[in-house]
Amino acid sequence: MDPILDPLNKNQKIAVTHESGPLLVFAGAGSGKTRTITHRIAYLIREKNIQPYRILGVTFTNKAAGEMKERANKLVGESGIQPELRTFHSFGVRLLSGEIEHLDREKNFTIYDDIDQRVILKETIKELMIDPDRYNVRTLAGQISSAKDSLLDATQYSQKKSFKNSQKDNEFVQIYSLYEKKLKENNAYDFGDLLMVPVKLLQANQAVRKRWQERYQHIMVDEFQDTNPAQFELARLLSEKHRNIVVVGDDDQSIYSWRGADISNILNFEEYFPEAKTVRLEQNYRSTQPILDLAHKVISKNTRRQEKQLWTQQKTGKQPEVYGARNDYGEAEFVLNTIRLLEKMQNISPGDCAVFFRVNAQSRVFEEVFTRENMPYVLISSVGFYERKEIKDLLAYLKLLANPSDNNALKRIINRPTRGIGQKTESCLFEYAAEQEIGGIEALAKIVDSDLISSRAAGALNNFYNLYLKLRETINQPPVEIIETVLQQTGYIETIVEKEDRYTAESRMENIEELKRVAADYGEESANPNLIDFVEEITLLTDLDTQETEQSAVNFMTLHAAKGLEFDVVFMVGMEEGLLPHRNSEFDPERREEERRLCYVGFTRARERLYCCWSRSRRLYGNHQQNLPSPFLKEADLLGNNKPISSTPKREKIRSSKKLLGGFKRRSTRPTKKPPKIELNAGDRVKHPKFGQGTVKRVDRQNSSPIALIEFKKFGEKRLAIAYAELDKIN
DNA sequence: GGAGTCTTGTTTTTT
DNA sequence: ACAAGACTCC
Repeated sequence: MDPILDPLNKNQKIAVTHESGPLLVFAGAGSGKTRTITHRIAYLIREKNIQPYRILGVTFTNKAAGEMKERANKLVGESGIQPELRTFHSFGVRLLSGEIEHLDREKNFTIYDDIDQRVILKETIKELMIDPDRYNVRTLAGQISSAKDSLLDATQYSQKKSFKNSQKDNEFVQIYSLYEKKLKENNAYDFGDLLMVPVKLLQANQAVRKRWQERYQHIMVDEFQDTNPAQFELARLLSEKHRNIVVVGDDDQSIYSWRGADISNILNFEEYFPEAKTVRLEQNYRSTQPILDLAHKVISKNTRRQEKQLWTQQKTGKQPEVYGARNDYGEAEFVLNTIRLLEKMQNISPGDCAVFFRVNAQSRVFEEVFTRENMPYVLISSVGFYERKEIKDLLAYLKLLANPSDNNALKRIINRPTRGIGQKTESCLFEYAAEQEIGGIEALAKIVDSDLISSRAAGALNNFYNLYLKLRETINQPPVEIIETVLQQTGYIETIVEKEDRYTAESRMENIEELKRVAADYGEESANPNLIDFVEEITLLTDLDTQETEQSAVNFMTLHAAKGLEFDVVFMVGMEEGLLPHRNSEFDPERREEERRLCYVGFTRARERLYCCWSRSRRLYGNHQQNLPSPFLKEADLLGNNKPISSTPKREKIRSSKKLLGGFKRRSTRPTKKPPKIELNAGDRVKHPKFGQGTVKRVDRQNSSPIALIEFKKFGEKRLAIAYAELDKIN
């Protein structure tokens, strides 16, 4: 019995044992893609005696990289040296720090995320005295990222895009180059740089190129259909010497073109690697045949694809169903009722069910309905944790400690929590730094002794400088402890409690706890825990990497977030013309095909049951819309000719269930402002965050939102809306 | 520095 | 509809 080869089917085996040269693996949904990659790694190490560190596997997410590591380890056994399994970006970081001597950065460079990028761009525009109204910072940031993803410099990019008027072209080049200069001054790279700079370096420097090309005898790229030009070029350059590159992907699941991914990379792979062999993995181990058939009906309408057809041994199964709802609430209620029914009749747990949206905004109604009906759910979302204010603040402290040149971090926290360093003082400091051509921290040390600022400002700055020095002393401690010290020394928590309302404060504190937990985990897992690595790791981490689906809660997510996951029961909701396919793809056939792929990704997540829902009317972004069913439903033969639109199960009146399934959890929340309702009556004693203790004199319920007249000990009588005031009952 | 008001932009967001 | 940011005023 061979644990590496025996569990594989014929084509998987071909891919795993492929000797040398480029190989393109078309791995359909659920065809055992990860298994193939990990078994190949194990095969190379065990059978071909390849040194693990000479194998490079690149993925897109930390989650995927982690999963591969784990599964490969199981097969090979945890020997000391591991194969290199990384995300593209973390590989980029590794290469950059290894070759830092060839670059104009210090080894402890900071990585700027999208938000940092926007902050820098705002500054840039201001400095160039360009009217900010002429640019949307988001768009601009997107353009710069997209230029970097395509390995184009400012001029090339603006020519290609042809902004039509040369003034804008000029300005764009100006903005771009000042932005680049600022990154350098801050000793920082942005996400785009993590791919582009390694490519440029490999192209320009023969010795470096040789070193890295020599190193990797075998390279594997996961989700190849989503590579952008920079990623493609990086993979190509690295594999140039040994030419052992195996790319695995599925053109039908290419859904990130708007992020620069180029489906041609996989479709035209043989053009770039003429000697490439191709293998197709078409046996599916996930879904039933009816689901696969449905998915195929839809995806086969695409023109830009490689024909392949998934099949499974699971020939029988439930037919997918459609439900046309009257409105968005009806849609959510249908989903909820169906889940209840499945739970009761089929013993299916809500945790095995998932609801997929096209846009995040769709989740709202579902959250409302599920909360009201006590059905537990988790919103799996990718925006959140690392973008939250308190997390960004704490990270800024860490970034500054790791890289004192990071003025961006310094600006963020210099007066947070507030410590009397106002705008005036701040700009004074940074103007001085610019004049002297020194970093912000250095300027800080010097300006206190100059006569450029008032004594009060100098005092405040001096205090901050001392704080900084004190924190500096901790930089060799484990990151958790650094965070702890930062919290203590800055009084961060106290400020939150004092300044924010109770619910926001609570949520912020939970987030801080979560960050500490991440730091503690890092401390335990890393061989050599240190601040710089921790900051790097955490900037490259996203919510999607850490969030887990939940046992007893229905999973809500966008179709993009669903890629790579699978569920027993899938609800595709909002299957309407204009939503899926999204209206922005209306006149663009290529984008329309991507919408179809998105639909395909959704369908193929389902193991056993698939429900497609649409709604004749819905409210989105504040206006009512009337909708037609998605053309994809027609393509799937799910719309009968003139049959009534609704199908089983019948819509039933929602009964409030007594059973509380462990309460509902909403994990990916921003701090919520809405307090839970409390009941107040005359005579109750209450506490208010600002006004302190008081007694309720009377309650006026004539309004839609009841008003309480409260006599506060220190502030006298106040009329407060119960629903909005942060009131706590006390005894 | 904070509170209140106005403006803007809402597809998806692997890093 | 609704939230985040910018802007304004004390």
